[in-house]
Amino acid sequence: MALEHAILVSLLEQPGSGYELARRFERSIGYFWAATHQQIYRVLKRMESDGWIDARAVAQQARPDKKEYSVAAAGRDALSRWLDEPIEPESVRHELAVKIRGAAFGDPAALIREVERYREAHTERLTRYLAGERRDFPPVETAGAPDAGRELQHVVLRGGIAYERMTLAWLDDVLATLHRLASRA
Amino acid sequence: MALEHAILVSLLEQPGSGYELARRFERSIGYFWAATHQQIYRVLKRMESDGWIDARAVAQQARPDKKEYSVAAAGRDALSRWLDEPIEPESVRHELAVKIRGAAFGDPAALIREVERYREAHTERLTRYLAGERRDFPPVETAGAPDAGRELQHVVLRGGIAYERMTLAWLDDVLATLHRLASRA
DNA sequence: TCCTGCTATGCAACGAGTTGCATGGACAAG
DNA sequence: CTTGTCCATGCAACTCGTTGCATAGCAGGA
Repeated sequence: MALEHAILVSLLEQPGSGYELARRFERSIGYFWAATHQQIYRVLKRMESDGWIDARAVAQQARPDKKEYSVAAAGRDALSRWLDEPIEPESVRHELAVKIRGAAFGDPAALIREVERYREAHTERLTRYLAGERRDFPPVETAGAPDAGRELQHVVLRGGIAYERMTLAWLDDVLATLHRLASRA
Repeated sequence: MALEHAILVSLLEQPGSGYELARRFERSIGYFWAATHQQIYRVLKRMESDGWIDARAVAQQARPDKKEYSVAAAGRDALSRWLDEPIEPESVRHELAVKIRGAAFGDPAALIREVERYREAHTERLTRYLAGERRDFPPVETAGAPDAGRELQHVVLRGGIAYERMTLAWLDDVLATLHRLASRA
């Protein structure tokens, strides 16, 4: 239900085409709200016909034309209304936790390998986030006080970093537990 | 795609009816895999017709009959096969993060109130987790070494606790940032 | 006594998300 | 000169998840 609103935020931060939005969802926005290009194109179409956004055809050299979208007044209103709605608790969906509890009825050694792979993926993600932080949010002394939008982007990124660090620590706990159980058997 | 498998794990830990499963999903399992009773009943029906689970009618006094499900051999096989599949990265969906970035284009004061409400909900959840931990996982000295299934349940719960603690710390960061921006304006 | 809430199961309709496929030009590497 | 990757948009079919509603008996409190 919030994909529209995520798109509005992204377009307010910077107008762009469906394709560009899809790439942003792979990078920054997608870190906390995933979406494929299919979803994005479909929703953009609906948003345009609802008058939330305006499209503008942009010709380019050496690549296909694109439709650049920007937020219309009705879109800003819709976003404000949504921002005032209460936040409902996120519905979690953590496949690994299901698998861990399932390991009591399967092969724990196989799970250890999977958890290690998974851990590497999260290490990589943390590295990526930290690189993004260094790139986009330099220390105040060198860059001066950032504007509100950047501050908010930064605090969201800090959340991602905290999440990855917590996850890595937990995965170490999981691995230690699995090893303990394996050696006991 | 993993709801079936979450149900299999839960039924292996303890057979039960659709209704009972729905309540477990509100409590322990639901902490990392949410599901409503509608979903559960529908999937149970499919699983039964696929021969993954067996149903048994159970008459009760002073309440409606129920269908108690238990895992069949084919279900155990399906679970093993699924456990051996690689884990795909979770797709995140964090509404609050979208709203925080949206706050640059809306009313930050309203967001502060919302974040505070949200923070309380997480405090409550952490309290609930910790109470569950004290209840279900007493220290080894008093209870002796737990079996593998319980150890695995415990490490998953520790993950939930770590998640809530991390979230609370981050929400404090968010609130501090929002206050800083509000006082600056 | 009436109303609320719990146990227990389910249908129907809708909305959101996924997967597979299609098109087509530009450019770089082998 | 062919293969692969990037840009850019889109349809169709499908599965999954959500919301609203329905039934129905029993228990407990106002």
